[in-house]
Order: sequence, then C-alpha cells, then structure tokens
Amino acid sequence: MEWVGLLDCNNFFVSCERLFRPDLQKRPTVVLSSNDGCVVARSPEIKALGIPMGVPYFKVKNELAAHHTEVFSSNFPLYRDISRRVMDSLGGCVGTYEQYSVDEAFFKLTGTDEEVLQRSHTIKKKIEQEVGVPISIGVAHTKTLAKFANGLAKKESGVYVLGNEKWVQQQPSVPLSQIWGVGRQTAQKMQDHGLCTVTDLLTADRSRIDALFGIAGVRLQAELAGTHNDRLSRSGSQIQQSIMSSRSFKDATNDITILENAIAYHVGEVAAELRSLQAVCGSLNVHILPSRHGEWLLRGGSQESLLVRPSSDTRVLLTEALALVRELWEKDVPYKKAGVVVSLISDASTKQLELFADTKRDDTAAVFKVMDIVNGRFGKSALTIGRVPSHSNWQASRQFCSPRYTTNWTELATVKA
DNA sequence: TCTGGGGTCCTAGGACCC
DNA sequence: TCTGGGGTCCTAGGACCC
Repeated sequence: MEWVGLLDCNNFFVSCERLFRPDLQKRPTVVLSSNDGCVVARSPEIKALGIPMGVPYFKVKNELAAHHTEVFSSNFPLYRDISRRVMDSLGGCVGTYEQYSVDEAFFKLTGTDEEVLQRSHTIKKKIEQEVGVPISIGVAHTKTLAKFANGLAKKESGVYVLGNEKWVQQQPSVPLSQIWGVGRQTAQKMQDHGLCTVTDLLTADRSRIDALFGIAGVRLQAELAGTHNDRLSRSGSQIQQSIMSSRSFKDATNDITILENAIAYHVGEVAAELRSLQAVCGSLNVHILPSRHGEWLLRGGSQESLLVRPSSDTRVLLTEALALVRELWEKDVPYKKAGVVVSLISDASTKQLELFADTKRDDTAAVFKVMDIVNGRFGKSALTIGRVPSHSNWQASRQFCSPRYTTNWTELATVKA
C-alpha cells in the first residue's frame, strides 16, 4: 500500500528557543513576528490559555505578563538552521522528501497500516533524538489527508495513520473549514451552498463543484476522496518561483530617501539569495505600501520591471528598483512597508549567451563572491555595494531576540559541566 | 501608540489580434 | 439604427498556507 507521510514540528519556533534554554520546558513561551507585531508561535501552555495564533502582541501583552510568559522576537537564522537539521535527519530515514515549509515535509511510505505506524514511530524517535525538537507525523493516502492526520497525531501520541476505513467513518463529522486549503472565504461560500462537512462535498456533483469553486474545488474533492492527486507534486528540488524581501517600518513615512534606503537593503538581500542559489532573475517587482489597517490602504502599490538580461548583480537590480520607487512614490501617503520581489528565476549557468555582453562586468562574479563570503561570516552589512543602506531610520524593532546560538561564532551556546 | 514575512496558485479582465 | 466573436497573452490581485 502506498502512503503519504507529513512530518510537522510542534510549535516549531518555540521548540527552537527551548532547545537552548532547557529551563523553559513547561514554561509559557511565545515567539513574535518581525517588528514584534504578532504572536506567531505558542507553547502548549499558551494555547491552553486560549491565546490565538496571529494575535497582535499589544493586545495580549498584559495577559502574557500575568502568566510570566517568556517572550522572544523571531530569530530566523536559528530556525532555519534547526529546520535544516530536521530535514537532514528525515532524509537519513526516508531518502527523498518534499519540504513544504520551514517545519514541514512530505514523504512516501509503503506497507500495511500497522507497518507504517511502526515505521513512523521509529522516524519520530530518531529525529527527536538527533535534533531535539518534538515532531508529529500524519500518514494517509493523499497530502490533504496526511495533513488532516497530522492534526490528529498532535492530539494523540504524535503519530496517526488515517486508513480508508477510519476516514470514511469520520467524514460526516469533519467540517470542511478544518481542511487544508479551505480558508475563511471558501468555507463561508461552501456553507452558503449547503456544503458543511466532508461528506457534503464528496457527495456533491462534480460539475456543480467545478462551476462553484473551479479547479481548486474539483481537486479538493479528489484529495478528500483519497485519489492521489498530488497537488504539490512540483518536486522538492525544483527551483523556487520568486524570492522576496520586505519589511514593515517602525513608523510610517513619506520620506523618499528612507524608502530608497529600505529598497536598497531589500535588493541587497534578494540579490545575495539569488547568488547563493546560483540563480538569476528576469523580473523585479518593487512595492511600497501604507498600513493595511488605516484609511490609506488603497494607496500605494507595486510595479514590475523586466530585465533586459537576467541578473543577480546588486547594482543592476538596484538601478531598476530605485527607478521603480521613484515612479511609485506619491506625496502625502504614509508608507508603512517596502519590499522587493524577484521572479522568472533561472539557473545562472543556463543564462543565455549575451550578444552584446558588457565585458566590463566580467569581474562581477569575483567581487560578489568575496562580498557574500565576508557577509556570511561577519554579518550581512559588513560589506555593501552601490549604496550603504542606513538601517536606523526604518528597521524593525526586535526587543526580545535570543542569541544566534548556532550560526554566529560570538553567540555560541556555552556548556557548563 | 503598537496588527509579520515569505511563498504558491488561480482568476478576472484588459489589451491586442485576426 | 446598426456597430462580431473568439482567441491569446499579460498582469494585478485574491485566497490560502506556514
């Protein structure tokens, strides 16, 4: 029998922080989004208090303090490093897998219900021993069902195998709103049409679902029926479609210089990421936006520029990006966020031959190689090029950041005997 | 006072063409 | 008063996810 497994790390960011602070086991702990804006990871103690995912920090600050909660700003270098260890460990168990997010991956299993159950327990135990963060594994016949099974795993022993029999039994009592891919809007629309449970959707006429929800609805039907539709089947090794760097400001601003500074910073980020993937981009998009919550939300916007030739050269991208900011900028709009997205990403080595190559640029690769190495070792802004972004006037606050235990020599964890 | 950042995929509608 | 229809391509934005 063929199965799909989904590994998911429990309260991942919190678990990463706890890994280096054993004293925090069992203590209420949260991790905040950038700018210390929202609660994005909660320990079980916090979930038990009923504090919802994504709530603005300022709304629950007092309640958290009353329960002596440990509060952390996001420490992404740490989470990425732990993520890599989890994925390496999974790879050691199952060979190929498809990473879905920083803390999740799909993989294939074969065998009887009982065999995959045992196997999953073995995998869970090995990863937890090797890396030290708790994980859950859900197993079923499609990805959507594996995702659902993972939810059940978290309520049980950390592993749940959802075979056909069990699933058929559960269908009438599972609300569609609990299914992966069904968000608020879709759930409401389904309900408006009398579709509330999984059974409702599975017994509905396919052509009706197609008319109402399009291809996504039909796929969902197939996934829930257990037909292996593989909606995420883009193989894991495929190069990603876009790379983004974007950030909210501490305070809104209309100052074009500050916006240019922020955009220059983001261009530096995405260009370095492109180079680390040995890739180039063919399109660059710049956005400057006001607050999503005020009267200005319809102002601001984004604009895209197609590059004459694909590039990962900070200077080339910066020239384009700065022109776009100046086009987008409008007097009086209080901008709260700025960012850069590159797409049409391709492998640098397959870059098409340039008919009119600019030979002066031939030294570029060497220059960036040195810059990326130095910045990797000493911090992102040790060396910059083209424009020195001044951070102080726009960068986010990170009041509660933990040290970069695993990725920075000066902040390594200390072991006391 | 204070509401994230990084992704994917799909659709609707305009521009353009014959 | 009449003033096509159908196709493709592109882009902005929506919905969803973690």
